[in-house]
Amino acid sequence: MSMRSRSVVTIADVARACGVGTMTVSRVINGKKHVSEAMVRRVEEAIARLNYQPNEAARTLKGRTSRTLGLIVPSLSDPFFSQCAHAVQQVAAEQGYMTMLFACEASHSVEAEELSQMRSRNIAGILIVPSSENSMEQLKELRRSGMPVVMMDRTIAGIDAGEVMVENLEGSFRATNHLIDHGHRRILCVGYDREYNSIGQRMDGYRKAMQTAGLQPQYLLVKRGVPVGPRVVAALRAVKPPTAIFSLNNVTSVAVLSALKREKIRIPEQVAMVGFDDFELASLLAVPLTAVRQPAAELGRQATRMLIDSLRSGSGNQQMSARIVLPTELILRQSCGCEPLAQITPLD
Amino acid sequence: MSMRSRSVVTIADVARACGVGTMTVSRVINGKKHVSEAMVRRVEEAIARLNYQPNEAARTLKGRTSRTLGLIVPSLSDPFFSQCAHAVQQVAAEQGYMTMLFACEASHSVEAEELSQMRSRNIAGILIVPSSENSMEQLKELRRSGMPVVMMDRTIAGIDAGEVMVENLEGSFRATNHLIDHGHRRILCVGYDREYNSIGQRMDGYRKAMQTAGLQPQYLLVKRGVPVGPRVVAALRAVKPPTAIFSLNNVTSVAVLSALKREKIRIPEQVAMVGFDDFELASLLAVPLTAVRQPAAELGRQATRMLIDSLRSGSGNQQMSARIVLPTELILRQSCGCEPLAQITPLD
DNA sequence: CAGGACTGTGATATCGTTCTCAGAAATCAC
DNA sequence: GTGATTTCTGAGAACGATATCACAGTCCTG
Repeated sequence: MSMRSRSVVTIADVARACGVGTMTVSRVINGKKHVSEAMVRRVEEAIARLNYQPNEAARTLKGRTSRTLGLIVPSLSDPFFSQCAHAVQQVAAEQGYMTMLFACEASHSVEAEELSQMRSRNIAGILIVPSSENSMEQLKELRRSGMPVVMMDRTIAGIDAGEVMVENLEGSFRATNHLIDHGHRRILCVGYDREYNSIGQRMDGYRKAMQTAGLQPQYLLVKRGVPVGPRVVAALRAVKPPTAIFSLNNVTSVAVLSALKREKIRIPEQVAMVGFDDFELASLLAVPLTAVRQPAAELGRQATRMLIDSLRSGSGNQQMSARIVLPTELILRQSCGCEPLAQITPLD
Repeated sequence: MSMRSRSVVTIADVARACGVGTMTVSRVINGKKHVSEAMVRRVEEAIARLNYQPNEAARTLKGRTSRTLGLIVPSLSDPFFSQCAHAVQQVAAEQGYMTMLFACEASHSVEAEELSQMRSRNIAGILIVPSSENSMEQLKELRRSGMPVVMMDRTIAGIDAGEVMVENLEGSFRATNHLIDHGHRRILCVGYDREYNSIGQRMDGYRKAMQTAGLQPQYLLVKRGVPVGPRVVAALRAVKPPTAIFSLNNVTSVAVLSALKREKIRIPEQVAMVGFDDFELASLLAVPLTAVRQPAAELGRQATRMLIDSLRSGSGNQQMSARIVLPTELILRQSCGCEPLAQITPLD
């Protein structure tokens, strides 16, 4: 009846086929010593012939590492995260690890749920772009129980985990200075209110540049979900409107561009603009956007290496305090009013 | 020494805490019958108090379903796939399934590797946007061994699996007709050469429209990796150049737009354009792109439901022959030369 | 050549859960 | 009241892999 026949080949089948014990086969699979050359070949031949694949659930249960990393990002639609995720998967695969990728879509409850799944799934280690301070408890607890964790792009205070960040402050500082150097005095900083610390760092960079130049910082911060476009338009209609906008991230940049287009406000003539976080299509927009480029792939790679290193070095709690900060790059395009320096890069 | 203390709570701990056997706890966890009301409460209280979480590896090993779906997409950077993946994860989570997401980045060997991992990981079922005919063997074999499979967006011949597709032919037919209706006679069809059947269907739709109008189809097909932009530019410099371009997908659309921009060829004045596959920023481009929108999220949702249904109905081999085809929508913007019908949608 | 160290191999216990079966108590049928 | 069913419960055997231990041999080393 049920075609659910146990057609799966087990280690015992292989052992039987070779006329040896299961331990010998196990040793061959794991590349351990104490197996004769001839035996290795014999077993490998049988494995290939029977198309045997070790049952991961059994291996995991027995206590060995699950060879699986958990990767939690806020969203997959943001190219920054998808690039990052791709890099993680690539490096992990090279090192023999699988990746379980989760997108919590900025939902705290989803993130908590996913984190709680991590333990029951015997995940070897966690790479996370934390969405909310709320998940702190879950993460702390996992960390306490010895789970290696590396935070990417953002950090949560009070968690002793690896960190791979970008130079948010420096990037914002440079971007803001660029606007100042081009004569702008009233620069509006637009973004989501301190959702996480990297946004705070970007705000700090902006503020530092403004104050250094003796200018008054000016913020338009909203909660995520509140339409920011109309607010910006309103700000531009005020007396003494800002002559430039510094957008704290990708999502707000697009929202602002969309609103400005709708209202037929010209960039950079009526208002100049620089955004934090570059994206592929930025150069093909109606007004190519000057933006701070983050090394998304590099961030993913470094974070994964850090995690795997700490996995390899036993339950290396000490190693986890590592911290890497990657540089950013200001990509000049037309939205800030100065001619682009570089040629348009072909997207082919 | 090693902080790797077995701090993990097992079902035996819970049982001991309640003074019952493990089977009783197991029954409570799985919501089975034959447990008294009072006992259920007692056990649930203990589970909560001890923060017990069942070990998935053990459950999986014992033969129960792993409650995990494998999702294989060609790439995460393509918004079509990331939207689709997101929808899959959402529906799966609602139904109590986890998702293992893999991006094979169009590499056949990676795809094969990932497929082979599926079995050893006791994946319950597979959702795949197949990249290559090469993976056919792997997939066929999995299918033979009773693994439920649903193919999304593309199909591979000779595999008896569920299919969720979009109306490629109809969408292309309509898009091409739109150009024809606006007076275009020489329309160039640009894309990657028949990589998979959905591209073939799009080409068929284009051809059907052209032939119906008594026009000569004209193709510019390259292999993935070959820069298509310069070829298009060259084609436009020929005598009797095409007056419109129909791009078979997202990636070629962007490549073409980029090349046209580089060469300062104006759209739609010098050449009109329609692309298959819409994307978020299409409306903010220098020339907002008219495109065939595919219901990416709906595709993911339907596919996931189909897979889970077949999982629930036992090893329902019959059910797997199901096939769903979703409609597309032509989004009119300026690149095709006619005014956009709709207002610009706010991106906030 | 005796004692130690290393190599090659297999029996057996074990990981945490669920399945099978069996027993005890309660309920029902007549 | 006796037998049959149903409810509630637990002991023990899996699931498939690996760690541990045990036991031959083999190779040194003095």
